[in-house]
Amino acid sequence: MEKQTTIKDIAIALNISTSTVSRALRDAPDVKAETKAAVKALSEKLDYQPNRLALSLLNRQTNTIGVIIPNLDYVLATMVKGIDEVALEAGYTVMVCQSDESYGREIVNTKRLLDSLVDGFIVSVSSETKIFEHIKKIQDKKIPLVLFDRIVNNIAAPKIRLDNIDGGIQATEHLIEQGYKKIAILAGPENLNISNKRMEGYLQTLKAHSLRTDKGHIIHCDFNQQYAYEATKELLASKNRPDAIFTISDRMAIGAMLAIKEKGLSMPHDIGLVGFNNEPIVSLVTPAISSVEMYAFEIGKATARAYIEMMSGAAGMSDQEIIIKPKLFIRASSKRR
Amino acid sequence: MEKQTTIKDIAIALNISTSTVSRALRDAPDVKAETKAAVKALSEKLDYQPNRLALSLLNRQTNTIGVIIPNLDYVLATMVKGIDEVALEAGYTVMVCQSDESYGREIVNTKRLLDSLVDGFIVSVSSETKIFEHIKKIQDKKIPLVLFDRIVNNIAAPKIRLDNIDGGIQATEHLIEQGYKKIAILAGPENLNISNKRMEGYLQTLKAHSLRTDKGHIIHCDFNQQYAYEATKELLASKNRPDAIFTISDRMAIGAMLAIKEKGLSMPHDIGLVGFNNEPIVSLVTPAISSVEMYAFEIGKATARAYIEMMSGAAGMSDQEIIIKPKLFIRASSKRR
DNA sequence: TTGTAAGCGTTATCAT
DNA sequence: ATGATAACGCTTACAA
Repeated sequence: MEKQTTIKDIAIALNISTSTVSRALRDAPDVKAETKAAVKALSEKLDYQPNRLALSLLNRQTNTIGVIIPNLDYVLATMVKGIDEVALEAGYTVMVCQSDESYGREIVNTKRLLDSLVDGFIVSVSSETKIFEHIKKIQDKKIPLVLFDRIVNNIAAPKIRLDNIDGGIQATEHLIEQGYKKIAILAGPENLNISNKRMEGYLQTLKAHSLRTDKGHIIHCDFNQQYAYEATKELLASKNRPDAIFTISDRMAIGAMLAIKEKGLSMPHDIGLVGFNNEPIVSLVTPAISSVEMYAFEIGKATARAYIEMMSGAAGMSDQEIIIKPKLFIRASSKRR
Repeated sequence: MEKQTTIKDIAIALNISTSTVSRALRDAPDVKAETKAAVKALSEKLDYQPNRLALSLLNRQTNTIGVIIPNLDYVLATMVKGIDEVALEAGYTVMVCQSDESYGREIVNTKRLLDSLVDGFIVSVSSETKIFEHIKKIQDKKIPLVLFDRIVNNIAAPKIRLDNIDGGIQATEHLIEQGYKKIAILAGPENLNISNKRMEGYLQTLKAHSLRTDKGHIIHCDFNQQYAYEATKELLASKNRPDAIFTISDRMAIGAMLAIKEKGLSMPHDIGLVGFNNEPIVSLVTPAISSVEMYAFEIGKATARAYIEMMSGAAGMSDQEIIIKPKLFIRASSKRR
């Protein structure tokens, strides 16, 4: 890696001072046109690019956003795309660190970015994360923080998330409406907020319709197709076999679907199935799976917007919560009326 | 954002010089144990973290890798995971910029990272990219560059990629072996190297078996399910209808599958189908789709390793090419013997 | 064992 | 219209 062209190089070559070069480069009004032209010509020729490190050190800001996410699956990737789009537009650079659902890596990532690399953070915590000291540390240092999707409740920060309860309600209401009576849920890890909220919607709705809740019909398993497949197999083999399953992700719905097919049951006749996320894949399998759209791209964009507002010092941002409404897309896997 | 603790703060508080603090922090041998202890205690208390910006400016290196990728779909996300894993392990920070298959954004991203933010680049070009000046510029500046997956031929740099020709051969050989005679291909954009190589393998194999190549059976379309769906519809409606389709991505295979089902044809009986990437989804649809595994995670790891070697000045890295062998996974969509 | 000073690349302030 | 200087946070000769 060779030395890049600096202002000093230009200054020496032109036999003027670095300050003049700096001014000329930024089109200051008090530089002789002649000088300006010479500087610009040379900087062009030498392909001068300002050193952002030096700028950042001087201004104490990097114009870089640190984005910490637990993985790069469809939903998060879509959200990152949304963040990216808005942030780039606003002149920010985005630094994405993916922690692979590992609490340890999340901490490492946070620490690294905290070393003055970014001005602020946009975070979605990993499913493994139960202790939030590293997140609190960000705030202790008075560094701007926005939480999205997998938010942390007892931290005061702008939060952008889906109305997960409503998603659970929509899915469950629909299944009930279709005549299903014994609705099971494949939920995610127990400490995962988004999962619990979707389950809350499910429980509320059962209650509202005076349907009995069977403890055995509530399964916690990892956000993972394989686990969902096995959990479903057990469900289908149980005494009180459910006649519908609501899974809190599409990946899990696919796993459930495999188990259902294997058992020789038909959807939506024998058993109804509703997933969550509305990933493209759900309309590609047979039968197509009903799923709750969570508008990931929109959530991403709203998150970046909240971040930008916060940075511009907008009042009342500190614990604003933006809640996006989900929408159930009904498909063959659960439509029997 | 408040001022972070600096070495100076510690120096003043302890009434010693900044150099002593710096030395103590780095456990230099010539610092009095007493002083060392005091410095460490205080730095702990004030939660001192070295400012990486200042370090980078000083050392002229950021220990950050700029990763430029065209999108965040399954394959690239998996590769990034591989890069991440190895790079983090080796103490590098990874900065991922996704250009959304846009040539313009790829240039913007490159420019930004070039402003002294990263020590080197790991790049996979967008499908839209036909001009490579921005990539050449990286090298003009003598900044280390590694290309992966979607490589650029006439640029001398370490390249890590799949043996795409072989992938095309494996897929086509298999289809022929299964008795298919009129094999069509859904290829990607015309200027996309990976697509052309897979097609080359396809053409070679047809030739080797003295099968006629029907111009109408070679379709270029965007890397996109919808286009693939439409292209397949046309193929199936054509006079010389193919009895097998090889698509150069699984997304496209899914699109093709939809069109095939819609037409009422059965796989593998009426028509054979082979995809590429071996994404999880292919074993979830019915029939499961045969697909060429490209070992994306391995490619990612190999890429990061090549980068690290290059940085450590290993000789002969400058235009080494690492080629990963693909492997066809045969499933129901193409197995009729 | 510790301090001083210069330097990384840039800009803002204050001269000239 | 231009130059000199200090500063951002840190390390490293060199000096003491």
